[in-house]
Amino acid sequence: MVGNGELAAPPAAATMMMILGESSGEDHEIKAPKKRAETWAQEETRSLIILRGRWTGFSTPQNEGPGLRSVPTMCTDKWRNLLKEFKKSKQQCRAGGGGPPKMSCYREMEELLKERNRCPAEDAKVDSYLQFSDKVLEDAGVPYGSVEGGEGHCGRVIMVKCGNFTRKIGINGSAEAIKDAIKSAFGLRTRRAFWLEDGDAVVHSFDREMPLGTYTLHLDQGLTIKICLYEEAEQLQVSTVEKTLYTDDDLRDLLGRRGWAGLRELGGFRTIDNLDELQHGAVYEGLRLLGG
DNA sequence: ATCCCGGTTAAGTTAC
DNA sequence: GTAACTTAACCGGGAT
Repeated sequence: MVGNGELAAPPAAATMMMILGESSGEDHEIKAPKKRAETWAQEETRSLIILRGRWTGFSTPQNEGPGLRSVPTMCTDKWRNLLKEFKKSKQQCRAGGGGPPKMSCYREMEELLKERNRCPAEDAKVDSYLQFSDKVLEDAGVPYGSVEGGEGHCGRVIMVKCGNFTRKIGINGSAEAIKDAIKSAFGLRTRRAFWLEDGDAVVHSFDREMPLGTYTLHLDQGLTIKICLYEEAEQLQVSTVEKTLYTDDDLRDLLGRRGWAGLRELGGFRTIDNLDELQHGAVYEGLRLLGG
């Protein structure tokens, strides 16, 4: 479920919890050969930048034993390497590199560093293991004490509650960036929709101008239907499965996997191939593709 | 003792 | 096949 209170949605590469020296046979070498984890995908790196140091519960590496790297360690290392890369890119730019920085998440890093520079005290509270100093900012060429947008404080932050867990979410970016931050903070991996409601049950759009305060995160419960499965040759019903769908893509995935053109309500005639026409709790059967 | 940071090593990938 | 490049992982020195 969402928001287990621990590290939310570590990048896939980090999630591997890379086990060094893993082998099928007997191998009791003390020091396993260095084995790299998967390279972080750009999206994962972006998530890390967005999350920065919000995982306060993982301020110290855990679950590290011989041949084991913890997610915090991997994230910390990745963050350090990102800072190094950023500084290098910045220096190259200043040295007259000409073109745009080649670092993939250069803009995100720059914005984050600027934002943090505005709010060192706040960062110190939420950021217990992914730290960086003013020296980094200076070296990186980020003007100290610059304030954008006339907000005059540490950036706009809202509280988002989901179950027993609450996360601080910065809302200085675009609507997409705010959504990404919420997804990362609560580990939302699926495509299911979500929205924020304030104390008066008013649904708010994701907006940097949204009122500050505490919001409750609501997740789309999806549309649950029952599907009758038939034995191919005899057309005998063999089982009924329950499926929860959140988006038309989910429905298309289901149809594609089964080789169906659409769904038909039991006893009905209409072919359905989009989510809006499905009824919660209704029973459907799959319609095979012609020639399939 | 611990943390931070720059530098280095080496696994993995890409280009030729 | 291998040279060049990228980047995760590691190391060690300095600051506190």
